[in-house]
Amino acid sequence: MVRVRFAPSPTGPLHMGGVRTALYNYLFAKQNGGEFILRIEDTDSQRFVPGAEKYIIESLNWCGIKVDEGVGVGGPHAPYRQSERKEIYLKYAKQLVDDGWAYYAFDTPESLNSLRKDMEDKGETFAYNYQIREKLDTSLNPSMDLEILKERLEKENHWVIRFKMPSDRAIHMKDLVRGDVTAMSSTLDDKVLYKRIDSLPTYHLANIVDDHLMEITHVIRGEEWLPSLPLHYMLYEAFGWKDSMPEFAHLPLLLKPEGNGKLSKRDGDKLGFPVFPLRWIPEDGGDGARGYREDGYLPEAFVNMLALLGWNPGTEQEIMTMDEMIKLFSIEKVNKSGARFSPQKALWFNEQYLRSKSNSELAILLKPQMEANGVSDTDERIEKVCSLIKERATLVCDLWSLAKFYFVAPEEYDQKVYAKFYKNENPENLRIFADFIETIDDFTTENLNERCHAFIEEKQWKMGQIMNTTRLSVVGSNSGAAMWDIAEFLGKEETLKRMRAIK
RNA sequence: GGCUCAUUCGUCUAACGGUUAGGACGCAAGAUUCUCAUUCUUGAAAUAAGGGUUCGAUUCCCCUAUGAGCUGCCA
Repeated sequence: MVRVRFAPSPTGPLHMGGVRTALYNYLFAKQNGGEFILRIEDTDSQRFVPGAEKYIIESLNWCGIKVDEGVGVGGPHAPYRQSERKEIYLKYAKQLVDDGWAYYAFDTPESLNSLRKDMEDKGETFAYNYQIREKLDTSLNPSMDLEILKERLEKENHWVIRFKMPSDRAIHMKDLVRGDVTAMSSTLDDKVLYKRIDSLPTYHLANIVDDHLMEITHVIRGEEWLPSLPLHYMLYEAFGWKDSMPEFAHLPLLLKPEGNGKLSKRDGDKLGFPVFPLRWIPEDGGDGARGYREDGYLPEAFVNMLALLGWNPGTEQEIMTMDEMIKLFSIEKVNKSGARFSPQKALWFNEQYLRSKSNSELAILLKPQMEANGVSDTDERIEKVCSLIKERATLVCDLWSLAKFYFVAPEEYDQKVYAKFYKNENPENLRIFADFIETIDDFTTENLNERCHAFIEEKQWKMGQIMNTTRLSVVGSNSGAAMWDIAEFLGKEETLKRMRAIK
């Protein structure tokens, strides 16, 4: 049974890179008939942000990523919040110490910082590793006898447990995306596994212990974790869990649309597009951020766009439903290099999905916007409008601005269009045209088209001139569906009223 | 700086070692049209550089360059 987990840290809203990681995990799990587990890694009490966990769950929900087991759902391995599992980890950390794979360290953050700075000033690189651990304030220091150690462990509250990284191992790893990767343990340092100060493990310990306990079979996560993989391999070995170790896949990063570096939470508002699935409103009143949902994106489009950033099915198909993606996904086809996110392409995806919606589906999206503007009409008429505007909309929120003139007469007229088409004879011609239209009783698109064409020809008017003038009077600008479709929808009375209202 | 990973049109990407290096977004031109769109047609646009291996390299190897990630008692 394939079991994957998405394990975000509740340090703020989940950004789109995180959503993509969750998506790939989900696609992989579902393709293999497996389970998708949501675990919250809240082992950093300093960076905890209230509301973030709720936001993560709501985001997954909006994207159509269903959690089989985990926070918010429960399951046989509960609890799924690491802060609620804190008792578990010390035992495992101590086991590592007993087996000689880890040791206690009493250095204060301040002393380490100054040590680090001293070495850097001398042009050397500081690494907490096999070369210095016995010289520092650790249980490995020859001057630390067992009695003192015991006493200090009891009395002091700032010690940590560090992993004793071997000095001379070649660690061979396998990554489903990258193939074989090798690292020398001598270049690695002794990571902190457990912190006495808040009785919490660090990511590395909690992650390995929980993945083991929760019987995770595949770890699919961002490339930023690749440098930690050797440590994780060593931890599995140290615990004696190598046989049941999960497979790993490290996903390429999402890069900024322009400039350097990975897409970060800060980029969005600066560059003019959202980086979050949902709008984020911090509970403590800090700065909020835009979201794709509120900006008018459909979740199917958002998810489809994200899926193709770093993966493709190997065919030319780009538009895919979640079910199709589940069928087509393969981790071997995930790309190795980072993908620049393109806001343009995101818009294109949304357009495609908007156009594939039926008129009644679009009406459901349009209605709340109409209500917010104090306008109502029958379902049939709203659907008719949707059929006329759907080819013109990119975002859900475009619907109202495109639909407005079908329900409300223009209050002002686009001055640029006015200037472009204005001729002295226009007011008079428009009046004559209106009078003619008044004589037409069969007010249908076809009939209007036929009769008016004939009339314009007879008058020897220029088609573009009179039609655009009419359009300006009825619509207020030079956009919208075919003129007679609009007239048919508005009806004779309203059409004439608008034609005669313009000055 | 050190370690690790990567590199095909501007961007996302396709191509058993043999293709006129394909598609999509965007861009440009044209067609259609009463406008704006849509749609359709066409076009410009790439294998980072240099060495190998090979009859033949985008594909395998080396090196250089460039980019990215990590280098916390963050995840």
